[in-house]
Amino acid sequence: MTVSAKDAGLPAGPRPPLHEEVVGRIRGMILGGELLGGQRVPEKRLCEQMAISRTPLREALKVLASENLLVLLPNRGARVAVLTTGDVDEMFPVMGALEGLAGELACRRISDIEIDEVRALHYQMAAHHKRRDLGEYFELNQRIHGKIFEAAGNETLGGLYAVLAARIRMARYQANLSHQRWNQAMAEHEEILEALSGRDGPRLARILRTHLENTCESVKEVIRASEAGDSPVNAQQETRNS
Amino acid sequence: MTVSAKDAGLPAGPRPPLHEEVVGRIRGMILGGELLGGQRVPEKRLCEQMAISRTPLREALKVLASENLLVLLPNRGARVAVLTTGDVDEMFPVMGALEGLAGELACRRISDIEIDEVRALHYQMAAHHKRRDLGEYFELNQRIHGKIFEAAGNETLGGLYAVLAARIRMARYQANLSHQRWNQAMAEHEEILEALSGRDGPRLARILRTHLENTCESVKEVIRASEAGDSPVNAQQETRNS
DNA sequence: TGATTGTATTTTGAATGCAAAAAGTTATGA
DNA sequence: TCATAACTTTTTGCATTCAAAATACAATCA
Repeated sequence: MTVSAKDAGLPAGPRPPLHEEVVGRIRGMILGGELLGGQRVPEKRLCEQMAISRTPLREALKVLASENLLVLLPNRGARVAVLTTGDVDEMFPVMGALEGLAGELACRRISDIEIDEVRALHYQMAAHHKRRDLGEYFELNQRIHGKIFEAAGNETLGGLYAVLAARIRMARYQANLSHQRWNQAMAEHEEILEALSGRDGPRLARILRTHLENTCESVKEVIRASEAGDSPVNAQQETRNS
Repeated sequence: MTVSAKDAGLPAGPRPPLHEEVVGRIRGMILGGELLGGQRVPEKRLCEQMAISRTPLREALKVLASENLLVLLPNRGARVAVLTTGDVDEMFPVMGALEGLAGELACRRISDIEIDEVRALHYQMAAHHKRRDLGEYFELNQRIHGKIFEAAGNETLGGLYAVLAARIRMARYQANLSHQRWNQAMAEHEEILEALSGRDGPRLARILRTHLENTCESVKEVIRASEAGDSPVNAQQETRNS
């Protein structure tokens, strides 16, 4: 073997392309509410913030635009996409189809260990729900749905889901969940866990669909509020037209 | 009005970004069989071929990679993605879910005029089938499925479909359709038209699903053949590892 | 005052330049 | 002959540069 000793410790490998890391970071900023819907994304600022040149940044912007997280306006830069109720109306049936499929596939292939993992996440989530910790609740909620897709063992499906889920998550920062809806969602999750434990594919698909429809309504509610202008933190634009 | 006469004629508008055009062109080259699965895509050659610099080209490559049409290997360039039977096994259930949804939505919203358009395309396709013109048949086939998604009136759905359909279409150049399957597919299309004309959503969804399952099998057949090495035109790699 | 035109500044789109990594080639030695 | 090593060429990743477009600002005139 011709490898020298120094690179034996950490495989290190060829370090990942810069643009990929940038895609991840900006996506995180959008999903984390650091960049709000409608906001402009000036290249210069991000460049110095991340200490990189414009080339990899611009490559990242193109990718994020293809994921519909950004909108690129020719010669006038990028803006964080704004989610309308119309978008949500479109996205949820699609999510329903994807989740339904994921549920059925997952029930066929999930292992006992994986079910236990979901169960663990579920009870953690329930605990956060009880003490009204919305942030942690969301986090666990995402991870549970992610686990279901993981168990489905279909990367194509998982990839599409990830892109759609990211888009929907943008709505989170347009406003927050009502308490009533939150309780209902938690109850629905009880059923999700049951169906998964019993490996009842059709039932899981049905519940996921219902869960999603309800989520859809609540997200739209929230967007409608922010569109009406009575949003709390919401920037929603930065367009200085009037 | 302050506009001068010279730009009154053609709206012209701000010409679209270069990278977008490049994305379209390369995608066309892949879907058109000009670039085959596994082949390397050297930046330099494409640059001079399209008479552009590397910057917009590289932006385009990133986008195409996010669509899974290309695979980017750090420091060793881009390759056209290769479709395996495993990929197809993954993609078809997803397509099934998307087409099923599209069929149901389309049946709810399609206008009489649109049905007539589909019918027209259908009979054109049937004519090409009768005279065994596979290329034109494929073209029309795509347009019919595209019409159904268009009629569904859900851009999110349509976008995901377009990306998946493009990936699957790559298999076309790994080999061709068997005559038997071709006849069967045509018969299935008769049923598709019937269900759509009758606006029978559930039936359309069911037929689309069956149609797709059969297509899946035939595509896998074809890939298996090319993987076995007995493919006709197929390059499939250019990796010079023995 | 207010609208409009002309000018300076910023920001974007795309090309070029440069260093690092990979691939290819030749030379050397068992 | 084959394998390895040294060197050359090519290709890639990223920074920088330059031109065009858009924006911000100021001056002019009704």
